Amino acid sequence: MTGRQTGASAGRRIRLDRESRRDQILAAATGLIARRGFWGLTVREVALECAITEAGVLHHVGSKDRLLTAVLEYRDRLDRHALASRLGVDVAALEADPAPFGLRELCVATVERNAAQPEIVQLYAVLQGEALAAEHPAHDYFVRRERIAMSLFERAAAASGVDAALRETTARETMAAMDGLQLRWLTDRDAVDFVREWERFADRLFA
Amino acid sequence: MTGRQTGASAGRRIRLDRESRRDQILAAATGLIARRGFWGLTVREVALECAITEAGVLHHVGSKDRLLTAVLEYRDRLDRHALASRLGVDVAALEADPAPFGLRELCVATVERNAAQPEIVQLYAVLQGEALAAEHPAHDYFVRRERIAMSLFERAAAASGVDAALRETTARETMAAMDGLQLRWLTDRDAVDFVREWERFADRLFA
DNA sequence: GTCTATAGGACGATAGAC
DNA sequence: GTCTATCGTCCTATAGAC
Repeated sequence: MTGRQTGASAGRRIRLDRESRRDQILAAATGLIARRGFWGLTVREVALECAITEAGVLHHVGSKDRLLTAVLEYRDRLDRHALASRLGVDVAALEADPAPFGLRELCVATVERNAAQPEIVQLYAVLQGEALAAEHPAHDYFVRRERIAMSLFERAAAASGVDAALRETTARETMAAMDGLQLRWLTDRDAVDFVREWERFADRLFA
Repeated sequence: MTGRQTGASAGRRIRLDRESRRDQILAAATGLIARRGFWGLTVREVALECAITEAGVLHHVGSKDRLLTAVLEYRDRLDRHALASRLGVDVAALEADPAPFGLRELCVATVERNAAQPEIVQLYAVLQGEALAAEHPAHDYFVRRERIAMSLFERAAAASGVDAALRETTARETMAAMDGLQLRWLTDRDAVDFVREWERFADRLFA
């Protein structure tokens, strides 16, 4: 249960109950989008899971499109913190150049974080597919995300001593390997030990 | 224009106009699903592209669900032939054990075939994401497809002399690498030369 | 902040005429 | 084989009461 607090003592950084209902909506939407995609999502389903009406949901997020945006922003914030934490650095360090971590460290941190939250990984896998089309409301987000990830992996490659001319390819190949293995894992979670298989794969890649 | 033919001379192997309308519907659906996914697809859009009514579309394919099944079966048939042809073998050879082709050959054939048909690749990428959920009408299809592909790559690995204990992992890693790179390519087709990047990646993988 | 009510469409599917 | 007409349902979103 979220603690109650009156308006007087509430700074910008304190979560009130108003925010907690919103968070509940975002959490419900996260799970539903992971299973049905954005085109398959209905506001009604979100409302049902939160035990309020459709009008209630729309009051908090504005529209179905803005709900998607809110979910992605929310996850981004959490995931950046989780990644930085696993790397043992500050969040700001994720943008530093040169990166204070190598390619292998970055991969391990990413894989371990993802292995711990299959639902979120599936959310991104489903949306990444849907958002390939330019008309999708999350298309621009995923183009941006790709650029940011490439930059991150290129800087990590640099920190690992990868030759400048090979950094882009190396970053892309590394991301491809992780994403591809991830997809295999999502398809049959029991058959694939994601972390273990990644370790083998990494040994081959970084030999 | 498809040639016309009367019923009398029509064996099972000859396409009539009735079939060509169906093919037109499947072609339209293929493009639309590639862009919007199955949940985003509407029968109305298919009808518009074929310049007939919704009732007309449903007359040919039965229902929206069966339309998806028909599209996937249709593509499967074409793609197996395209792959076998590039490998210089008969379609039946794709199931042979041991495979009459190695892992590297299989990869090159697959990548070159896929590079030539981005729309189809995107169709599978979008559906693969959507179909992760068990309720999706193509879920079972993709589970089956994964098993068939694994078997194919494992047999090719065997033909390449990969140790029996490593074949499963090798197959999975290889498929992961191709799929992952493919996704990068689909996200920004101009920035990634799929065939070229794959060659570099393969050199690293098969070193 | 949550509700009821409802607008205003779009949806998949079927029946039956031609 | 394609049409028109229609059913019943679902959809997002808004207006306004409480």
